Amino acid sequence: MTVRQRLLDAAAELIAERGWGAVSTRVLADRAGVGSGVVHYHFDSLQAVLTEASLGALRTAVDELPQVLDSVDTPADALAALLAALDGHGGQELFIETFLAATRNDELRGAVAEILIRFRAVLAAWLAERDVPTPVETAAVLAAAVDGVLLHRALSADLTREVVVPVLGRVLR
Amino acid sequence: MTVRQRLLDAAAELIAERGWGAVSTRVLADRAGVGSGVVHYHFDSLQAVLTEASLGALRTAVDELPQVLDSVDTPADALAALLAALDGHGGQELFIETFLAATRNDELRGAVAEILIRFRAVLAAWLAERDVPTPVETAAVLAAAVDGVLLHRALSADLTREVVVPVLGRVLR
DNA sequence: GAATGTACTGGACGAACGTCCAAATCGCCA
DNA sequence: TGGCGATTTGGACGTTCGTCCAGTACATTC
Repeated sequence: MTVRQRLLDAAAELIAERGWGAVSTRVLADRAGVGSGVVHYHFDSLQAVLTEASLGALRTAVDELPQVLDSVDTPADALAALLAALDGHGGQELFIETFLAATRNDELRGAVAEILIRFRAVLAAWLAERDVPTPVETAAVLAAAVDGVLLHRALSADLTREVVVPVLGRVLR
Repeated sequence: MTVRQRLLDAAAELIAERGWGAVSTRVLADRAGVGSGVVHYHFDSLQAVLTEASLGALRTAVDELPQVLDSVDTPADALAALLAALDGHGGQELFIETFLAATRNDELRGAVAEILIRFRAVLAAWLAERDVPTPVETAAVLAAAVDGVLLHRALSADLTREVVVPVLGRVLR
């Protein structure tokens, strides 16, 4: 793996671990196993690394969404698969941190909003095929609800799949 | 208002505006209109200000929840009131930032978890009175979903009450 | 083997950070 | 008025920050 990619992977890890505002050039270089100067050799700024890393993780997650959804049939299984898929990507904190950072950076906001639109579109198409009412609106709310569940789950371990799926499943009828 | 309270108010504002990790002693003192040294006269550390400010905002929101819920009758109105109430408290970003900070600080995590339990309990009691099935689980998921909606709404203005309430309302039947 | 260009190192730079503290200021009681 | 404790100030401290850059290492080309 190239040094550039190692930096991006390390950035995604550190955003989730420490928060967007607490990732520094030196810990980033350390985690990637390179000298501290290499960050500004491959990227214009620290913010550029964080932005590219977080957007890459989001895009990967959305790109994998169709095959995740198509591997299940029932809405309940889809919900469970959705939660598991987003949970797996280096911790839910990365997505939440990126959303929050996007509210404070116009360039990032536009990119995240675009990815979110694609996420909703894929989800809405799957819902429409299964005759869920108002698939577009349902997809938008469901995407938000799943993010909220991931956030709360970080603090409250009892928000398990067994609790979430039956309740959120009512949205899909 | 005391200087101490002005510092707490300024801290809540700045956490929402800049993020937990980007609030410094100097901008905090500036926003409160005091000298930079006064922060460590009233508080042990910068983290102590942020912690007390964010927990105070959370507790206030939960304390106001019963009267918010009791002022409406239908589940749809309750959802709308819930969204509006949490939205009003100096921006939804404060709550999300606090949740994320709590995942990285054990003392904060315990306090936030306790407040979340109270929030769920109040909501569950209201749901039980209206014969919503599995009120405890529904309250837990609904609290998470509302937080997620607030987060997504910051990036996507089309997640209006008119879209959210009908979809999330299906959870309450 | 010399030259060239890419990739990387480690340290320098000024700025901003959290924390602390001596001095200045305030309100209040003797 | 004088004195005292509580409050506030602005700056000092050592550290860490983002960024930059002279120098090194290495592969590739003549």
